[in-house]
Amino acid sequence: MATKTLVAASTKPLVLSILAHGENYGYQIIKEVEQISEGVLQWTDAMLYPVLGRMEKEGLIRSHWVKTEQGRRRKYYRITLLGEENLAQEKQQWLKVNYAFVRLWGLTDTPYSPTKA
Amino acid sequence: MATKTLVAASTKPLVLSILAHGENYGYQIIKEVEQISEGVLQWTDAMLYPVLGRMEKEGLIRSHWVKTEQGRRRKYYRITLLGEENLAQEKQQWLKVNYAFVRLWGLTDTPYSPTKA
DNA sequence: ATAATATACCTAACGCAATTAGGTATAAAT
DNA sequence: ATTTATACCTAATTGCGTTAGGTATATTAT
Repeated sequence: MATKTLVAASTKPLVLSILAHGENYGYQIIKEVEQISEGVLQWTDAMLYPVLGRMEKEGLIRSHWVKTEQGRRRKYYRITLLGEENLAQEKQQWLKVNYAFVRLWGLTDTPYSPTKA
Repeated sequence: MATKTLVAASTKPLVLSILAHGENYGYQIIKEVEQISEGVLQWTDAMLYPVLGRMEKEGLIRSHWVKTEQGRRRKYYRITLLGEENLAQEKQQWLKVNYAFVRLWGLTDTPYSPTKA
């Protein structure tokens, strides 16, 4: 299981990234995330639904209700233009922070060495 | 500038990673982070000092005061064995979440495609 | 000389978001 | 007939960054 803060940092960009591949609904998004993270991220619905609500309020995603043939109701979300812009920004930030770690962990050809005082 | 949540997620592992390269003190750690993140992460001292205090309380780092020749006092921190273990865990988690993004963003040879309902 | 900036540490109140712990409702499986 | 899976929602608690202060010394600029 990932730390609380890592969960918090990855939630929004993960949702946006998944919805960038096509519309989807909350319950399914949770499963996609568990699968794609290989079990590291196990979201609860109580965590995700408020997130989706906030993101819709921010205009990053839009929702519409769908009634399936089995009689279930699903709230499908799709990414908006604003959401795509937001994703691009979050992606850049993540990659830069990741690059910092990569250098700190010696996984690059330009590794980190402490500044001399 | 990075988002609040991304800052929160990266703070502890960054501190541990830097101290894994040798002991250091708060004010300098802030500068190391700014440099290594290429300006993306601009920590404030009011953010870092409580973090260092908590991490020491958790036993991840140890501190000792040093008086420099210039007459300044510095609180140097070094990583503990527990801190090294913690870093190894955080590192694994980060890499797994990062790999999820890498796949979602198509930066791999085993990319993500949504589950068919 | 004096003012401003850099160094170096600390604390307190506020806001935001995950966690925990509930709840409702229907369909499928045991 | 009961349990599990599907599918959504809300409220109280907790943790942590942010904002806004504070103290003290050394260096640089005016």
